[in-house]
Order: sequence, then structure tokens, then C-alpha cells
Amino acid sequence: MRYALEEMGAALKAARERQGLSQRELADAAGTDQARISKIESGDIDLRLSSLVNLARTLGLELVLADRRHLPAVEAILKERASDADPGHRSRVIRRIRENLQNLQRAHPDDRQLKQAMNALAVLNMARLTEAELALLEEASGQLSDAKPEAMDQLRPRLETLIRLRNAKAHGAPDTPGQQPAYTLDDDDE
Amino acid sequence: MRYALEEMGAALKAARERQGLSQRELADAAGTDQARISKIESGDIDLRLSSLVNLARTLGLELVLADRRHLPAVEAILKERASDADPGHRSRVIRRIRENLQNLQRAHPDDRQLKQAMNALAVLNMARLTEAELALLEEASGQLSDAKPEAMDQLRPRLETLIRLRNAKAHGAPDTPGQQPAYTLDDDDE
DNA sequence: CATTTTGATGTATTATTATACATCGTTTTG
DNA sequence: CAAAACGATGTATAATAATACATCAAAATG
Repeated sequence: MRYALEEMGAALKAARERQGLSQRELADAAGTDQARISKIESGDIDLRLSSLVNLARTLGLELVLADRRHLPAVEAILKERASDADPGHRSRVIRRIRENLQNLQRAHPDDRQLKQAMNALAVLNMARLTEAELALLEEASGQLSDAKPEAMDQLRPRLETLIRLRNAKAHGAPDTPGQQPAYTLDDDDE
Repeated sequence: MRYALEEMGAALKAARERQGLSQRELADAAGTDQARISKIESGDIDLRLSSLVNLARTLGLELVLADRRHLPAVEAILKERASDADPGHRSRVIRRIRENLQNLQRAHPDDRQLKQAMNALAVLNMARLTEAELALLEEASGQLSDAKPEAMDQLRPRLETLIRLRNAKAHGAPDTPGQQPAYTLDDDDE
């Protein structure tokens, strides 16, 4: 089990150094002594959960229990620190597009392509979107947002984008069947 | 520090129950005994990091140290995906159904409901499915699998299941009888 | 160069987990 | 209803973290 201890120790050490703290400073803040921090960081000590949580929190960290299947996603977020993968973001983009489309529909209630685009949007709303796909949607949204209902013909390429994306996702790739997390933390121990 | 222990215990308990394991089974798998699992789950024990990691891993979980600033994003992902079915499993189920439907289509190339069901499947293939929804699909699959193309009428309820599930997911509400769906895929895709 | 800071290592005592069993009351199941 | 499974609780002993100090070599600082 030594491996896990060393990993955790290294992570704590990295966090401490990122904040420019010395072992002594951290020890004082966490209510322990420098010797202990040193041993923990090198994996010499198999500390207790309460100690770990306490130490992590003084470093502004939290312990999260994540399903191994979702680990790549979690790590992606932590690395990128930008919330491009933020699900809330996607919702907002889609909601904004929907409002634009509804607006257009009031001026063109019988436009067939507009109806198609609405359908496409409903489907995309429940799909898994990659960042690239979301970016595509955002671009479309930007050009729809300041659209005048009279300029409908200039907007058609945007509507086509929505429909094409929907079709691509629905029929195209069968959704990455063997998408297993390549993550293997363990060259197992003991 | 009691709070952190209870939280962790509750999380471990939830994970164990999600997998349908008893305390004894988990104990055996993790190399300890049932009494200990009970104490850990209730937060009675301030276990050591190595024990925690070992236990978590036998449950398919990993311990992640996350910056508190990114915690909301991380938790959003984990929560959003908590109910997701295993992607590999899902794509197997869907593939099997697709094969069944294609088989039926050879005997009934012009059946409209069959076409609708194919469309529904395509949409479901890119949707996030919960375990419960996947179970529904599996049941449908079972009844389709040994279907004779001649007994088409007996299969219609299964096709309806697919279509209803697609509609339910597309606009959140279970479809009410006689109501016109907000959109229909079949009229706009080539 | 002398001083301070930093991180690693060691020691002794105390508190608590780890381990292995033993019950025991409550569901679940046959 | 009877048996089995389940989860909670308790009790020993051995192992080890928690705590508090004490050095000490190397790097950083003046």
C-alpha cells in the first residue's frame, strides 16, 4: 500500500509548494509539527483519514471519492481549471439558442427549416457533446443572437449547422463503444 | 473531525449498496471483516489512508485531491454521471436491439413504426441513460431477440417502449396519450 | 563567511487502529 | 415458522499513528 501513500504525499507536497509554504508553516497552520509533514510527504506515514482531511483542508484541498470510470473527466477538469466541460455552460448555450429560434419562429411560424432546427436542438440538448461540438454551437448562437427576423436567409447556414450536428451525432458514430478509462493508477503493490 | 469520517463512511456505504454487496462480501473482497466495515460506514473508525484506499479500490473508487475552487465542477460531473449506465454495456444492448430491428425490417421494409423505432434507437444511442432506462431497454431487447418476423404485431408494444423512451428523454415529460410530440424525427431526416 | 531557514531523521510515550472473534437483534428467504 | 443472511456492537491483543522534542546536513540569506 506504500504506493498510494507516496502518491498522496507527493500531491500534498505539490500543493504546499504551490502556495509557497514551508513545512513548518504548514505544520503550524495544521496544528502539528514539521517532522510529521516531512514524513507524510515522503509517504513514511500511513496517516489517518481525519489527519489527511485536516491537512488537505488547510491547503485548500478536499478529498473526493470518485468512481474510477469518471476519473478521466474529473482529472481533465482539475488540469484544465477552465470549466469548458461545465455542463451548466452547455445548458446556457442551448437555452440561448432556443430563445433565438423561438423569436424567429414568431416571425416565420411555418418555416420548415426553422422547425427542423428546433427539433435538432431538442435532441442535442440530451446528447453528450464534445468541447468542439459545443464550440460549434456557441458560434451558431453568437450569429443567431443579434439576428433580425427579416434577415432570415442569412441565418439559414446557422440552422443548417444545428441540423447537421444533430444528424452527425444521431447516425454517425455509434458513440465510442469501448471507451474505457485508460487510467491505471495501480501497478499493484503488496 | 467526526464529520469528515461520517461523510466518508456514508459515501462508502452508498457505493457498496449501489453494487449490491453486503458488508460481509465487501469485507472478504477487501481482506477484512464485516464488523470493521460496519464501524467504518458509521464513522466510528478513523481509518488509515492505506485502508481507505484499499477499500475504495475494491469498490471501484479512487481518492482524488481536488482544489476547493474546482469542487463544484467536480461534483457536478460526478453527480451528473452517477446515474449513468456503464457505457460499454449500454452500447452492447443498443447494438443488439439494432440488429433485431434490422432483421425485422428485412421482412417489413415499409413499416412506419419500425422506422420510428430505428430513429428512436439512434437518438437513445447518443443520450445519457440511467440504469433504470437501460434496464427497460434490455427487457425490450430480450423480447425482440427471439422474435419471428411474422409475429410483428406482438412486438409492437416493444417498439412503443423504444419510441416512448426516446420521447420521454427528449422533452423530460413522460408522453401523454394523444399528445403530439414537440418534434418528430421521422419527418425531417433523410 | 556566518546565520537562518528548511527539510529529513530519530526517540519516547500515549492513543487508537488493525485484526480476529463473538454475540445479538432484525430482516430476508425457503 | 425456521433457517440464513445481514448489520451493529463488544472485547481481546498486536501494530502503529499522534504527539512532542531533538538533531543535523544542506540550502538560502544577510
